[in-house]
Amino acid sequence: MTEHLRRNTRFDGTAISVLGARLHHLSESDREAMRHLNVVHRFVGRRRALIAEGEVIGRVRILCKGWATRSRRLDNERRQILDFVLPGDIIGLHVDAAGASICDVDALTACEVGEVSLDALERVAMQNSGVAAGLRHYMARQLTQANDQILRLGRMSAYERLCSLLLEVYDRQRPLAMTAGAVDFPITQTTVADMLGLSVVHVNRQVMRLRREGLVTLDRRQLVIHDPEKLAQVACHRDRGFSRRPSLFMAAE
Amino acid sequence: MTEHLRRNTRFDGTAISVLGARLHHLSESDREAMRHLNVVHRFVGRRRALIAEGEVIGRVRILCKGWATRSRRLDNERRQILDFVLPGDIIGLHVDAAGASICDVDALTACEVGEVSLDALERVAMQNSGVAAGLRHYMARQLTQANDQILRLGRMSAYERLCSLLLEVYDRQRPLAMTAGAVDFPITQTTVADMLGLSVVHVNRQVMRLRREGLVTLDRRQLVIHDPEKLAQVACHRDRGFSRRPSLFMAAE
DNA sequence: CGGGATGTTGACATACATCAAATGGGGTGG
DNA sequence: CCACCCCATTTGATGTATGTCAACATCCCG
Repeated sequence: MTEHLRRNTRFDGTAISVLGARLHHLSESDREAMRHLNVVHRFVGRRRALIAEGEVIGRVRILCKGWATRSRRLDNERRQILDFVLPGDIIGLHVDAAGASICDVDALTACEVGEVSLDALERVAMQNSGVAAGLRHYMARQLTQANDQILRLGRMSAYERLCSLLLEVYDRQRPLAMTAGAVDFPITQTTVADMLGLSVVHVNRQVMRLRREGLVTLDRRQLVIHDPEKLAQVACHRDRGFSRRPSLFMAAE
Repeated sequence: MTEHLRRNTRFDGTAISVLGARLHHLSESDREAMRHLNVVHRFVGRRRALIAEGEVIGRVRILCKGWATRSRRLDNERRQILDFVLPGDIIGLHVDAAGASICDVDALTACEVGEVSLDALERVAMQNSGVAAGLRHYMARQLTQANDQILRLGRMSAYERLCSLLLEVYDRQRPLAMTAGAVDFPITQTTVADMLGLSVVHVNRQVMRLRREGLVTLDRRQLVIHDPEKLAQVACHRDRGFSRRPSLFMAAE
């Protein structure tokens, strides 16, 4: 099941190594403990549901391959995508007090997920402080992403929202990106509309504008951002997580 | 459910008991362990900052008394309130990888907070599974609230947003509410506007409409919702967290 | 008792939604 | 390989929810 021979387990595609690549600061013993988790891999076709709202979640899923969306419906006409789920992300943490999922998770492309018992994962976290810290930071990052989305929807124009979203998709893939500049973008404009709380038609107009201005190249597969700085400026992204400022000047107190 | 909570130390006002009332399923030994935490209480006046964006957070604050907002600014003109912070909420969990706050937290009223070392809290959580579970559930609840906010901003009309927000404020206080129907509402319409991504003027129009329809009574101090069911229906709040459906029918699989 | 925040209302401006229709592309089946 | 169809993209014309500006009323708080 596990191939010990690979030194860098990052890209072997099993759920645990994909997740391990996402959680930072794991010690070797943390990783070792996680490798003992029992994982069931499963494949799900494009447009199929990974999790439906209300479903009780006993096992979390780690996305190994493909993209998914987390979304909620207001009624049959209106749905809102909460965020995109990329490889390494954990599916099934957004639950209510009873353990039922508060949102739908749907495969945007064909997906491979690894299922892990939530209890087992929590036990590993209790015994390995690095895993616990990793999961806490992961949750914090999810909260940050949700906040970014709130900012987009609450106070940005359509054009700014699009810039901000493209930048997020770009930045989330940078640590993994192989080909210079180009990142995956298996996303239809309808999907973007549901993400940004806009109509498809209006999304298209903003996409056209970005193209006319030569800032991006994108289709249903790939996204290239030609001028990330300009985009960040439009979207008021002061901090893009890579060129982090020292932040020591502003100490607490 | 609300009854047995009332028996313990919930209302003595110290940070730990206020927090303990918020975290569910704590055993007596969990509570005992938390009582050993070193807490420094502090008072902050209305409109003062509790935490500024970028500030490195070594000690989390537990809000004991008063209300606060978590917000982010796009520029000097535009700010977006992410959520309201009520007594029992933890301030300082929304941090980046470097431990710096990603948002401002400002006192909406005079506030009392209890400061606890983040490290110490994490140590207690590592040794008391109930505390760890409580904090995990707390984080999950924060994520749910963020998702509600995303839904409001992304796909609801101004009127629906207001109904949804009032209902959230109402529901978050129900477990504590003393006076029948009335809950605290120390919130100006300008604040509501910054929360809902609307202009003050437009918020006022929607408030006026709700009043005309006899659905609510509200001023800068109190909120009374006369017909919660109607409001929930308008805001498409299918699940308000109290009359939870069994949710066993929809098992995983 | 004043003065700066807050609330309220009307007139007008605009960003975005909606409707409609043409174009294009990628599977699928013949 | 073509024909077909469905889904996605693109563009224009028009409608509407919400923003902006302005004026006044009201409430706090010092």
